[in-house]
Amino acid sequence: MAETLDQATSLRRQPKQARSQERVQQILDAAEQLFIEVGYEQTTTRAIATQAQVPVGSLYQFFPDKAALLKALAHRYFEQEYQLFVQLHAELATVPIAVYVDRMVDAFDQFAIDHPGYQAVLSQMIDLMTVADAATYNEFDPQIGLELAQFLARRNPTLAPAQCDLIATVALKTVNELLWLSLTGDRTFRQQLIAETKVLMTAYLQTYGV
Amino acid sequence: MAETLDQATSLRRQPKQARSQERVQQILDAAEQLFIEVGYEQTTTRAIATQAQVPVGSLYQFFPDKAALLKALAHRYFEQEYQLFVQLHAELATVPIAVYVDRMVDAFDQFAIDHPGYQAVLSQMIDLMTVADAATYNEFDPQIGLELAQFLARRNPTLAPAQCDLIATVALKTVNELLWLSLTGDRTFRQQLIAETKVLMTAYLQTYGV
Amino acid sequence: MAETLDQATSLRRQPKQARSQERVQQILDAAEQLFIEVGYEQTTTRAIATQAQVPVGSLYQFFPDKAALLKALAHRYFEQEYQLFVQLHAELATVPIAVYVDRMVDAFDQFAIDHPGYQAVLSQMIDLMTVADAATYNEFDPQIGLELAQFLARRNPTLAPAQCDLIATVALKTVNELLWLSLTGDRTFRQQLIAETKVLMTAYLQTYGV
Amino acid sequence: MAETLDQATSLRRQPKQARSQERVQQILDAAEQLFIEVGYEQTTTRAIATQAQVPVGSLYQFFPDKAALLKALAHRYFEQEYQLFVQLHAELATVPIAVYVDRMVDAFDQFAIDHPGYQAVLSQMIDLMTVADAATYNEFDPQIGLELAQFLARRNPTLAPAQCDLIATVALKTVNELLWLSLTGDRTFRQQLIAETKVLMTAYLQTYGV
DNA sequence: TATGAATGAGACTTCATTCAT
DNA sequence: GATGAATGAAGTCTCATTCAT
Repeated sequence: MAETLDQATSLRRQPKQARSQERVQQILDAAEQLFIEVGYEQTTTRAIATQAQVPVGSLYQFFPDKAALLKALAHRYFEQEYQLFVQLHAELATVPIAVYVDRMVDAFDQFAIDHPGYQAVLSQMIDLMTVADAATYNEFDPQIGLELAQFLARRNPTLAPAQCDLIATVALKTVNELLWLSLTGDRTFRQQLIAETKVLMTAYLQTYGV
Repeated sequence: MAETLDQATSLRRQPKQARSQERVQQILDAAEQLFIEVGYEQTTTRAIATQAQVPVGSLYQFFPDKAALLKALAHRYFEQEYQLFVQLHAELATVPIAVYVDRMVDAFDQFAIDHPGYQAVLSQMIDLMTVADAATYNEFDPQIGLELAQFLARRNPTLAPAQCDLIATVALKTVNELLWLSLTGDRTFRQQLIAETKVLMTAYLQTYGV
Repeated sequence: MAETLDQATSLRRQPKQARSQERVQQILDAAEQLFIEVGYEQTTTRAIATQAQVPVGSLYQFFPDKAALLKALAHRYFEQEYQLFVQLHAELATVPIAVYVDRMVDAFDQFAIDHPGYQAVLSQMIDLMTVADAATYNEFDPQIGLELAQFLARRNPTLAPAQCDLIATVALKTVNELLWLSLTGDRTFRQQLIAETKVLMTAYLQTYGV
Repeated sequence: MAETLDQATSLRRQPKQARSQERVQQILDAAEQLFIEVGYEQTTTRAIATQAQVPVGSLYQFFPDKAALLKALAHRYFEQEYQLFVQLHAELATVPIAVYVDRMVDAFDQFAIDHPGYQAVLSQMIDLMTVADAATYNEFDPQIGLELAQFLARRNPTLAPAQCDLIATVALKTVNELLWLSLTGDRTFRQQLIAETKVLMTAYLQTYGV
C-alpha cells in the first residue's frame, strides 16, 4: 500500500523538516476546506495560501500545480480510509456477514462524517481525469477492493476470483455512494439511509453465501 | 411533470419559432458534447456557440448564463429519462420483481449509453449547487422516485410510505451509480456490472417482499 | 512577396474594419516603442496595451501572444524595407556600382533612422528562435537578398548563381550591421561610419567586377 | 589590459582559494551552456546553480545578480579572444595584408567555433544595456580595436588616427558578424562565408594601402 | 562560510458577458 | 432581433534574491 499511496509523485519536494511538514498539512487542510465550501474550480491557489497562512510561493514549492493538491488530498483520504478498513477488517474476519456489514458500514459512515471533503475531492478528480488521459486512473486506491475480494473468496471458495473482484467493486461503490448521499440530509435521513445501506449490502452478499 | 421540467425557468426567451427552437437544440447539443469532452469548466461559451454554429450573442438570447445551459441539459435528460421510465413502468406493473429489475436496469443502461453526458452534467450541477444556494436543488427531478415509491407501496401494502420513499431513493441512486460506473469500462465490464446490478437490486427488493 | 510577408499567420484575427486596423497599428506602435526603450523581455503586454490605450483583452484579440507582436513588427519592417529597396533598385539598374552602393547605403541608413526598433526586434527574434524550433527561420524575409543576387548575376554573368547568393548575403548582412552600429553613436560617428560602409561595399563589389 | 578585463568589478568576492575559483568556473560554464541552449532570460539562476552543482546561495556569493554572470562571461571571452589576437598579431606584423587577413579570419573563426556562447552573451549584453544606463558600455573590450588601429597607422602613416580607429572598428565589427552568421549554417556555408569574409576584408583594407 | 527554503510582486493570458451597430 | 468585437478582472504560476540557520 505504501507505494500506491506514496505522495512522492504529487509532491514537488519531500518535506524533511518538521516546519515544512506542518506547512504541507496546513496547505492541505486549507485546500480541503475551500474545496468543500466553494468547490475545486472556484477555489484559487491564492485563497488556499492565504487560508493556510503561507505565501503562494511556498504552496508551489510543495505542489507543482493546483491539481496536485487534489491528488494529495485524495492520497491522504485513501491512507486514512485504508487504515480504518484494515484494522476493522482484521477484527471481523470470522463474524457473520450481517455483522461484518453492520460494523463496516458504521465505520465508513464515521469516516465520511470525519472527512466531508472526500466526496468533493473524488468527484473532482474524476472530472479532471475526463480531461486528462485516463492513465491517471491507477492513482486511485484499489487496495480495499482487493482485500475485500480476497475476503469473499475465503468466505466462499466456490466463487471465481473475477466474480469476487466484481462483487467487491459493486459493494464498495454502492456503500460509498449511499453514505455520501446520507451526508446531504439531516440526522434522521442519515440514520435511515445507513440502516438501508446495511439491508442492501447484507441481502446482496448473502446471495453469494459469504 | 411538465411543469417541473419546464425549461421556462432557465430559458431567457421561449422560442416560439421553429428557427429558434432549432438553435436552442443546436446549442444544447454542442454544450453536451463539449461538457463530455472537456468538462464544464473547461468549456467556453464561445466554444459552444462556435460548435453550434451560432453567434455568442444568440446563445445569450436563449440562456442567461453558462449555468443555464447545464440546467437545461439536465432538464432535457430528466424529461427523456422520465418518459422512458413511465412507459416501461406501465408495462411491468404486475411482473415478478426480478423481471421488473431486469427490464428496468436494461432500460436505464440503454439510457446511460444514449446519453453519455448525463453523469457529467449531473455531477457538475452538484458542484455548482455547493456554491449556489440550495434552493436550486428543487430543480432536480424527483418524479421517478415518487412513482417508484408508490409502486413499492402497491406491491407490499405493509410498507410505510416513508419506508417506500427510502427504498426507492436507495434503489435509484444505486442503479444510477453502478450504471455510470459501468460506462467507464469496456464492453465485458459493462455487461458484468449490469448483471451484478440486477442481482443486487433483486436481492434488495426481495427483502421487502415486493 | 505578399505571401511571405503576409501577417495572417501571426494575427489572430484579420482586422476588417477601419477601427480595428487602427487599433492594430496603435498596438504595434506601442510595442515598437517599448521594445526599443526597455527591451522585449522587460516589456509587459499590459504596458503595451496601456501605451496603446486599449484594454489587454483587445491586444489578445489580435495577437495570440507576446511573441506575435514581435513577428508582426518584423513583418511590418520587412514590408517597408522591401518597398524602399525595390523602388530604388529599379532606378539604379544601370548606374556604376559605386553610385549604386552610395545611393543604396544612404537609403538603408534613412530606413534605419526611421525604424529605430528594427535592430531590437530582429535581434530579439533571433533569440526567440534559439529557444523555439529553427523552422520559424523562414519567416525572415529573403526577398531583398534574392533580388540583389539576380542583380549581381546580370551585372557579371560569369558569376555562378551560388556565388551571387553568397555575395548578396554578405553585402546585406554587413551593411545592416554597420548601419545599426552607426545608430549607437552621435551624428559625426554615424556619417563617418556610413562613408566607411560605402568604401567597404564598393571595394568588395568591385572585386567581382559588377 | 589586465585591469580592463579584471573581473573584480562584477565579482562580489575575489576567490582566493582553489575551491572557490573552481566553483566560479563551474558556475560560469553552467551559465554559458544554459545561455546558449535556452537563452539568457529563460535561464534561471537556480538552473545555473543546479547545473554547476553548487547551491544557489553560493552563486550569489560570487555574483551579485544574474546580469553579473553575463558580464563575467563576456570578460572571459574578451580575455581569451585578446590573447589569441595578440599572439597572432605579433606573428603577422610584417606579412602582406592579404595574408594577415587570411590568418586572422581563420583564427577568429576558430575562436567563434570554440566559444559558441560569445554571440548569445554579447547580444544579450547589448539588450541589457538598452535598459540600464549606458555607463555599462565601457565594460566592453576596446583593446583589440585599439591595437588594430595602431597597426593600420604603422602600415600606412598617411592615415589619420581617427581614420584608423574607424577602419578598425568597421573591420572588427564586420568580421565578427560574418563569422557569427557563418555559425548558423552547415559546414559548407561556413567555409564559403569565411572565404568571402577574407575577400571582403582584403579588398577593404587594400583600399587604404595598408 | 555555506545553504536552500522562503518570499510575493508581477507576468501572461483567458473568458463570461455586454452592447453598439 | 442578431451579431461579435470589446472589456478587464482575475487566475495560475515563476523566479531573482534574501537570510536564518
